[in-house]
Amino acid sequence: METELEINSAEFNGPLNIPLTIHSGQTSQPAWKEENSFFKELVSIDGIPCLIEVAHHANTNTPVMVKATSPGDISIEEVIVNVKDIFDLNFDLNLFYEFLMDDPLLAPTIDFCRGLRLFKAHDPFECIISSISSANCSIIRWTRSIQDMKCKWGQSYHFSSGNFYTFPAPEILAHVPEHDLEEMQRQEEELPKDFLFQNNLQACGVGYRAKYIIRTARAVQDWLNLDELARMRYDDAFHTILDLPGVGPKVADCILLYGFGMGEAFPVDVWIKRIMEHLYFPGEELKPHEVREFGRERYGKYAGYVQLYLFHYARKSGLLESLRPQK
DNA sequence: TTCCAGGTAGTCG
DNA sequence: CGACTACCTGGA
Repeated sequence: METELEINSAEFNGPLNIPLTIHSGQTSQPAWKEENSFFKELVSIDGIPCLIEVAHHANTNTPVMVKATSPGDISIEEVIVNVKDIFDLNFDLNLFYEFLMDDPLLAPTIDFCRGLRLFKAHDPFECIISSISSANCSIIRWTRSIQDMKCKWGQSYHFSSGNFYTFPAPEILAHVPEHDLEEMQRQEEELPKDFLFQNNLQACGVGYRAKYIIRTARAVQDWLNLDELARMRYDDAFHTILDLPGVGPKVADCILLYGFGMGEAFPVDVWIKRIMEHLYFPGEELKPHEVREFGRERYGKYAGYVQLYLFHYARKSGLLESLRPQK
């Protein structure tokens, strides 16, 4: 199956900036591969692999161009539903901007972020592992780790624009060696002294998070049903996934926001904490959980989008740099 | 070369 | 509960 289609701008509400969305560092997944103005990724639709390619002129009324290629049969409607979901096209950005305009502290974010949307996970399990890998870690580092896991243990599919990999299923990651030593101990025969062990999680650069990733994969096999999680109320879902190793409040909110589209989530990292203190509590210091409660109370169902907009605004406006503690 | 960023888990009060 | 620190790795 190979098809090309368009999503007309009348079919989604408000502006759209796909490159900005893809490169904004959301922990749903690494940035998609970019090649002659198309962004490409292999997604699974009803279990069938499908290469999706999208292109769009930012914040114009031109349609989103979509190409889909699959060894199986996938309907145009299914492709459209998936693209709309991943780029959150059903979310009414104009309405959100009206909300931002009502708060003088938030209104300035609009000009820096026009068309920025949630970049939602096409694979919720990948989002869980991405979010765990992102804790205490730079964007470059965790995205590289996720790519490594896909190359080592994902299923490979060849397309004219290259090889693409699925993210490995929980059953696979649950049984991967944690580090060099464990990989070595599993070897049957003698190996040369200079043999490089690379088929283990720590070789992906995840450091001490390797054991969290393996134990989380086992939890998803054993007791955490992701379909049930998706149907839970936000608060129940939050407390449920706090039981996953490597998942604290910040990572839990990233998972629920980017992986499951729960807009009430308000992930508080050190930067959002500094930004919120600067804007709403100048001269004061708050606990991270106080910032989270304040954000959820004040922004409600828009909390996740506000977090996204505040962070990007602060980065682009130079506010972030000015909030960096100097020694 | 050392130093440091950055959330969570674990420990101690 | 709150406060404090170790944890890996890559980049400055």
